[in-house]
Amino acid sequence: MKKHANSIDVARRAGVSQTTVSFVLNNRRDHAISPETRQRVLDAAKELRYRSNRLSHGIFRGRTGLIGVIIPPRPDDYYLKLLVGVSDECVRNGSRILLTYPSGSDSGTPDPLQALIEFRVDGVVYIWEEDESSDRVAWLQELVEKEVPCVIVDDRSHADIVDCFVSDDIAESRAAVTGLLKACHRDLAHLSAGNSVSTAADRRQGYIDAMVAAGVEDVTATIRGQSYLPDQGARAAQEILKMIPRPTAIFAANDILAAEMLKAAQRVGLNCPEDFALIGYGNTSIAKALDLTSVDQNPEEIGRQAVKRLIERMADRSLPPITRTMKSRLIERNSTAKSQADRASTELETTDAN
Amino acid sequence: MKKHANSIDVARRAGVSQTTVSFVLNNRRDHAISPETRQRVLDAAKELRYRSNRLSHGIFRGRTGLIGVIIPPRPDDYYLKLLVGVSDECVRNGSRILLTYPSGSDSGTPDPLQALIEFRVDGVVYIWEEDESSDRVAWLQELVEKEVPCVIVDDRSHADIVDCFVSDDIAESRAAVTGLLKACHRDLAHLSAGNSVSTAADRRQGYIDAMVAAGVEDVTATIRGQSYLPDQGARAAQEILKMIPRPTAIFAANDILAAEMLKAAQRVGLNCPEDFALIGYGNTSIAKALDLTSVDQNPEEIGRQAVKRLIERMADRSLPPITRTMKSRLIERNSTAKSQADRASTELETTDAN
DNA sequence: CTGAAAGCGCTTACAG
DNA sequence: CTGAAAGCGCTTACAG
Repeated sequence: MKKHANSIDVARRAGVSQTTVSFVLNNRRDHAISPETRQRVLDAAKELRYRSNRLSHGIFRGRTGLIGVIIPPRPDDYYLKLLVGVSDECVRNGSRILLTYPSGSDSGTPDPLQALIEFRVDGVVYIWEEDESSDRVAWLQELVEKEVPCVIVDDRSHADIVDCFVSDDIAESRAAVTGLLKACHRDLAHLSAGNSVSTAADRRQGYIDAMVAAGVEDVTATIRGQSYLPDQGARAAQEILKMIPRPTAIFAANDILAAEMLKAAQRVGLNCPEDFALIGYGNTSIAKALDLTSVDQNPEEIGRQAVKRLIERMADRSLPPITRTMKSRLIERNSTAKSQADRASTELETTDAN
Repeated sequence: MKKHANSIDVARRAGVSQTTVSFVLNNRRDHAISPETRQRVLDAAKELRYRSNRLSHGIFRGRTGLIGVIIPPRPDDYYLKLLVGVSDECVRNGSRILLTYPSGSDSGTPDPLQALIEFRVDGVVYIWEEDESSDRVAWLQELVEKEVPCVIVDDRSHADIVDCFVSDDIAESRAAVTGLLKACHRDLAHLSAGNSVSTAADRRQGYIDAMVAAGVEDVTATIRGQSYLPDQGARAAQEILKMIPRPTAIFAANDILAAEMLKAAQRVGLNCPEDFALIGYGNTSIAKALDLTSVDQNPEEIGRQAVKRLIERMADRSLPPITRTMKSRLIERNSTAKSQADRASTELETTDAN
């Protein structure tokens, strides 16, 4: 038995031509087909469990129904949610995801781009991350040259040539920190990831903006940390605990760093939210597990919107590149739950001297 | 300008036939090609930035280089790691991942299987999860019927028809619990997910085995919980805290449940590891964030091995189905760190009466 | 050592 | 209302 029936098999069985089969199965209006013929074809297809071969279809139509996704290999559930959003919107468009991880030319493995181009993907969702190698930029250029529609997620440094989707990290960080200030916190600190990635830099900037707006001097003295890596974060967290006066509220650049902050604090007998408020970023499963207030970037929606734009671009390649800054929002949990009234009264007492 | 050069373009440029181009580019030994011709073809290909069209290639060869992956849409980093392993091994084999999420026929969207078959994937990695709908089983049957090589991950209830890869949940749970018993814990409890999924049932079984082996009577009285859902887990955790005597060690069916256990305990002023030991499952980012001892299933390796087997099966479809139980291992962290000596001495005192 | 021709499974003008 | 034929970009016997 042949593995798959083809359109000729269906045609033979229905007693019609391959052409007719194609018209019926693709619902072509061009040439009307008599209802009986139509039904015969449909029956034959069902009997033979016929499934159109999308490779052949793709070759001819010049549209494969494959969307390439380049995704960082890091186990962060942000990416998993992003993928779900991307897939959702792809399926709605009759497409499917060809998933690839970046792996440099150095590693001896073929780069993801080669695969994406060889499979003639209709478009690419490029999820950016910090990376020393310059391969990424070269890949991007090849995509642009080959005129493969492309949208970048999580970076906007190439906004001049492709569509970019980023979160409103600066604004949302500023808002979160402003919230801490409004809740009468005086001594804040930021557990940062430095400039390792644009998201880290943006979150740091938001923190600085809010602090400056509140009239705080020498803001940078309240910032520690250069990387998202847990070990480095743990060290920076310890430094924060040694600040004088000790911060009563800490804004971390992501949930992993917030978790390190919490661990470091517990080790010296400090608890959250009793002794300090803490805000993380990403609203990952870690935030839920720790009952941690965190910024949710709504990655599913980012994924959906990115694909939506990609599809627009596939239809009209001449569209000018746009950058969209997606709205995040703060999810409040126990780590910032110490009642404002409590603190306000304490503050009043201690500020009586003023 | 044409979007992609094809093999005819290359042939023309190199002044040879399409056949020769094909032979050179596929490194065929059948017909030796003169070094000069060879070089001319290679040069022409490079100049035109030629990338073979894998769709055409796939049609003819009957091998597309596409591996279908069906994955649950849940944001658990276990899946992300599994995917990395799967991709790794695929790339090593010159294949790429076609990623799909299950979404029932009810939802109006085409089922993933249709896509996988239409794209003529060479094989399928089917990552199982609990699901009320019977679609999954129907899909599996269609795969088997169409003779699409398939391996299931995380379930072994179809071991008679396809290859299955599961973790050694029973054994590893038993070992973890035995470890708690050896550390002189007397009053244990299990925060379970009931029989909602086979993994949950297996972990529960491992707990029971260890307890029975230690001579504990009425083990089921020390088990609470029916689901991996956080809310239900939180309730079950509260029940565990009300047990008399209060457990000094708790084995949770996964990290999310362990986190709920921790939150519930903290709410009543109990701390880990001072007041009780806690073990989770999955070694997710949650375990790292909480400094939680947890069982690592090594999902990357599971993914790699599953694909390895799939490739064997692609080469020889008559292989009998096998089930492989992959080795996990306990990662010890702070949640079980209370020194054994401490407890041992306490235990000796309190058990003097015996 | 190299090429002309047939074919993979599909779609699409075109003709009847 | 329907079909024969050419074509998408590739590979593979086969012939020279």
